[in-house]
Amino acid sequence: MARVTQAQAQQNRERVIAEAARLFRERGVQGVSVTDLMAAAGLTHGGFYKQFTSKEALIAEATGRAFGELGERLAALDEQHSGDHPAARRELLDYYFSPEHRDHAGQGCPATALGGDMARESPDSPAREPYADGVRDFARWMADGDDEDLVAIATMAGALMLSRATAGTELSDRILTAARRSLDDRAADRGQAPS
Amino acid sequence: MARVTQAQAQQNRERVIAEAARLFRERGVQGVSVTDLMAAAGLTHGGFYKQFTSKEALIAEATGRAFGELGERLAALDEQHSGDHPAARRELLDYYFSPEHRDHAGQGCPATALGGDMARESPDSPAREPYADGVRDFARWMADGDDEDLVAIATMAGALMLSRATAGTELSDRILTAARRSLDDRAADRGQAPS
DNA sequence: TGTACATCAGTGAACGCGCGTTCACTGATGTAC
DNA sequence: TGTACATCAGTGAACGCGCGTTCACTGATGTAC
Repeated sequence: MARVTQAQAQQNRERVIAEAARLFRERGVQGVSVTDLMAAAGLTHGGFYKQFTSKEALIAEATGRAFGELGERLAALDEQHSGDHPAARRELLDYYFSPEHRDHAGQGCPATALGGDMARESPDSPAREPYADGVRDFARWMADGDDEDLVAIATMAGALMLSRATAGTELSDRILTAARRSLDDRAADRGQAPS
Repeated sequence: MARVTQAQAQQNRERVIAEAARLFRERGVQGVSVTDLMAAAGLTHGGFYKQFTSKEALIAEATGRAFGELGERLAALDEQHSGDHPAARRELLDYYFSPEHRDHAGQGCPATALGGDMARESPDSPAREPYADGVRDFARWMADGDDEDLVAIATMAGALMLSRATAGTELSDRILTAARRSLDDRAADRGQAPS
């Protein structure tokens, strides 16, 4: 159980990043220790600094990874709807405002799940760049790439955060349905048919 | 420097809660220690448990306090505009989407500043009730009391959170102005004149 | 292809530190007479 | 109003614990010949 192949080491590193991308969204960056992260990847904590220079550096990598997963998901939706972007967008919203999404932050939208943490990262934190890049890409996808729909992602992130913060109340569900209806209406106003 | 008057003790307690309401919004509940809180109120950490049963209990009190401050602010706006609620609402939005508000979470909207933390509080945390109550009241004020404007507070909270998380980029400012314009347009659609 | 040895990913103990909480103590306040 | 004493808010040292990070060590892997 000492040295492993380069390929295995690379796999281990990827697994740590993937677990971090999940756990940071689920419990917050302060809610997950280096020991937790390594254990989730099936390793012990001592080897962490052979792969990453610091926890902060991993936060940046995990942020990029989480937005990478989102990007793949969005691309897959476009493909499933063979280029009918409004339809892909509607399917995203079905998921976005679902209780399933609210209750599983670990696999969900990183803009929302990491937003509160990112707001408190130091101004020069290496995680800020992948976060801002991810938000820009997401806003562009919401507007079909020509423009950015910043209001849409603000409403989405806000509704999801508030519904998580009020989970267990009737209010939580009403926030999700109200936001969903609003985004449908906005789409209709722009001449796109809602679902 | 031992026993103080009952009035002084009550004042000290209030000061701890007020500092907690500020610091939790600014740095997050995990980013502020009991020692920090007591020091901010000019006390030493040992006396904390004479006033509060646990840090968790203080989180609940501070959450209630932060929303109480918001409620007073909203009432003051209505009064300043002598009952012209749309005008009061417009003035709130001027503040809400300002760089000033983005850069000073400690005095700002608790729904946004505490949202990420509240989403990760345990389901039976005593802070969840004052938080949900505060969100409901805020949504009602945004709709002039007859109804709840859940979409408005979702857009507001989401835009503020994203703009804080992307602070230092041009994107951060664009999120604020886009959200502001959107809420003006929605108000106009409802027959209220925007500023 | 086989041998000798340097490399280095991963282990587990240890580092200093700050956390939430407890506790013996202090001494002015509050109260009983 | 004055005296005697119990109360208890606040102090500061201490508790066990987990944090991020470091380090000596291991031994299979990778490489040079």
